[in-house]
Amino acid sequence: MVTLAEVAQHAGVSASTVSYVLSGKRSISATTRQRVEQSIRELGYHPNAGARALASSRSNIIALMIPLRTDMYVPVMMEIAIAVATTARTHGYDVLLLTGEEGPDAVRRVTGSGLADAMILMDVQLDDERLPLLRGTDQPSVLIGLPADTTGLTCVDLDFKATGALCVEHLAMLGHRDIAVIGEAPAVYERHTGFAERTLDGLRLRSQELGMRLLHRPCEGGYDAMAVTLARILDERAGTTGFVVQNESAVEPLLALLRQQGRAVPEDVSVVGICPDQVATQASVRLTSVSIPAQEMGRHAVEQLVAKLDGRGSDEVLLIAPELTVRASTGPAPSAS
Amino acid sequence: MVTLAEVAQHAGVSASTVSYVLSGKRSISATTRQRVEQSIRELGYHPNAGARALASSRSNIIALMIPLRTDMYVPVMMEIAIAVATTARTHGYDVLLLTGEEGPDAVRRVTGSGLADAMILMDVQLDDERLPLLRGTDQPSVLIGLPADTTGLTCVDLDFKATGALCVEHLAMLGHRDIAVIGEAPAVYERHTGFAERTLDGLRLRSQELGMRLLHRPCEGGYDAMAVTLARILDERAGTTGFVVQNESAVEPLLALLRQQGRAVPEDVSVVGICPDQVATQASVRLTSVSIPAQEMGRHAVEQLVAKLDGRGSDEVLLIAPELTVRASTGPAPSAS
DNA sequence: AAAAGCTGTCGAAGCGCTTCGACAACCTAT
DNA sequence: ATAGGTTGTCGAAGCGCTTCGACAGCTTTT
Repeated sequence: MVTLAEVAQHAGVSASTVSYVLSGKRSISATTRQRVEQSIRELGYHPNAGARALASSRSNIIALMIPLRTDMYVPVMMEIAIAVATTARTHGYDVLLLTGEEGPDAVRRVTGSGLADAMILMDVQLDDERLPLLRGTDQPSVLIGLPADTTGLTCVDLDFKATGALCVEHLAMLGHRDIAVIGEAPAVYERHTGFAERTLDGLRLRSQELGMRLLHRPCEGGYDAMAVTLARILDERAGTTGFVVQNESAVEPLLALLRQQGRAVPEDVSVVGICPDQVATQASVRLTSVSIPAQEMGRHAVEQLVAKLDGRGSDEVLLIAPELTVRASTGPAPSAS
Repeated sequence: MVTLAEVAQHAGVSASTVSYVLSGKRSISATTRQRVEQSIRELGYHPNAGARALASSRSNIIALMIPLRTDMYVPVMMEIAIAVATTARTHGYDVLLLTGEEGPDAVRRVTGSGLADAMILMDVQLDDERLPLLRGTDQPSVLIGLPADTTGLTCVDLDFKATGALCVEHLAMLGHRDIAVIGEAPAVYERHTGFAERTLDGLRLRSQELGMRLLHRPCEGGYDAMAVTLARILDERAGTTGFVVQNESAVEPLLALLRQQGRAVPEDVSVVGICPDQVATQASVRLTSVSIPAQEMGRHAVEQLVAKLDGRGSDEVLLIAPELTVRASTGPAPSAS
């Protein structure tokens, strides 16, 4: 294994000079720099991460806590994780993958051991038990998702309340009056996941403002669960002509069931999705949808974190404005045509 | 920040004693141990990861390289990643998440810097450019997936050849003679991804042995692509009664299209999936399938790696035997009924 | 021409831990 | 009782790097 000292010797300079060439923290003459860089290349030198971390108290690692459960939005999680990893690399950081399994202990462990310089938390509950720890440490962190109380925290998320409102507005504009929301699995609401509740808030508020009738039903996803849910919705409100779906794995089943029942999309009923673009475009009817900007969220989270680590940046809540893309699944309400 | 020395002082012992209590590498009297553990708890001590790595040349980190692209099997990747992370934790390791982006350089970087003690590579190509590097280092590694030449490597994967054979056998047993395979996206075959080609080998070989006719068509997935692919298959072999699908995002479209064309599943045609159980059970027809044992693969990979790091373990190829679960999408061939 | 300021380099200290050899203190066998 | 083991603890060295202060050799200002 090649060390700093060996590079220094090879280049005929002191170890500290090599270090300064590497970090750029002091000016180095062009000739020396070149000689050192040459030696580094020739010897195939890689700085030792542990030694570096010890001496500088900086690990250059960002911890990413992803949810353990895979009951929702797996592709979105993955996309965020990948965006985090690649963005982090462009800033010279690596990413440590933590699962929610350890819970708050993981935060303690990582903070205490200096394993990571900062952390990103996904799948934040409205009243997340990890939050007090984050507030109590000076280690920078960013949440992807929004807890109930954001004081002293930095958060990045899609503006789900506006998303809900946007979906309602789109359907309202098309003349729909009776709307049903196919939500996430009941468990998601039970554990008070922010995005689900905020979406619902937005949906409810805006539909009330616009004088529409809204029915919300959680749904496990999958064909069978969707069949039950749909039957109950139509039983209760036969005149429902607009659907908002916030559950990837309910999209295709819903479309299939509607087709099967002879309800044409978008002629008889309109469907708006809240899902990644990939799901929307690969569905059997190209879905009008508000996309989940997974990449953007991951990228922003890292950039916020890097800014904090550099002493810039501050505690802010960044809500990404939703964008609704009209595709083939929404059209004028039958009564309005 | 609490250090080893502070704990030692608090407990009235030397630093090395505390270290030995922590590592268990030398015997310590019960009373001393208790005193030290008490101090550790009282002071809230966490060993510094960098210092530990430097002194012991062990980072207790396993690097996991996941593919950058998200054109296939995202949930499977995620499930593997989570299984790797949780299993690693039970053995005292953390997981560093690398994307394929950096390519071979990532291997060099991690190996050279001592950032990780070992690595797990996913999405291995038959002739992967990272393999020479792995062979040339003494850092343990495990591949999830199978390259063309496995000498000097440790691999874990589903036995996709047997999987292909198993699918064919199941359909053969039911009397099907004309089979079509809906494969992964063309790009997957073009970059010679092992599992896709091996599945195909298994399918071809066994169908030939059983005197069946096999048609293989790559498919991008999604409704539109599937529609085109299906039309071409039925055009070429109108008598096709059995389908094998190895593309998650083609499953539901295929079922929808068949239904639409008045072909009943499983009465007229049978469909076998090669996909995670979740996909199989959530489809509109509960799918007979060979499941992808994502968790098992991740777990095995870590356990192999830990064994190697402990000086046990060896270079082996572990092929997990496929298991076919019969559900509602396969039945006797029409002509055979 | 002396004082003051840059620039580029070096030496040394030290980050917090592991680990090796040393060695008291005690316990067995002869 | 003495040699030979054990057991439990300690001190010190050192892992490879960063960083601070020092300073030689210049250049600029007075």
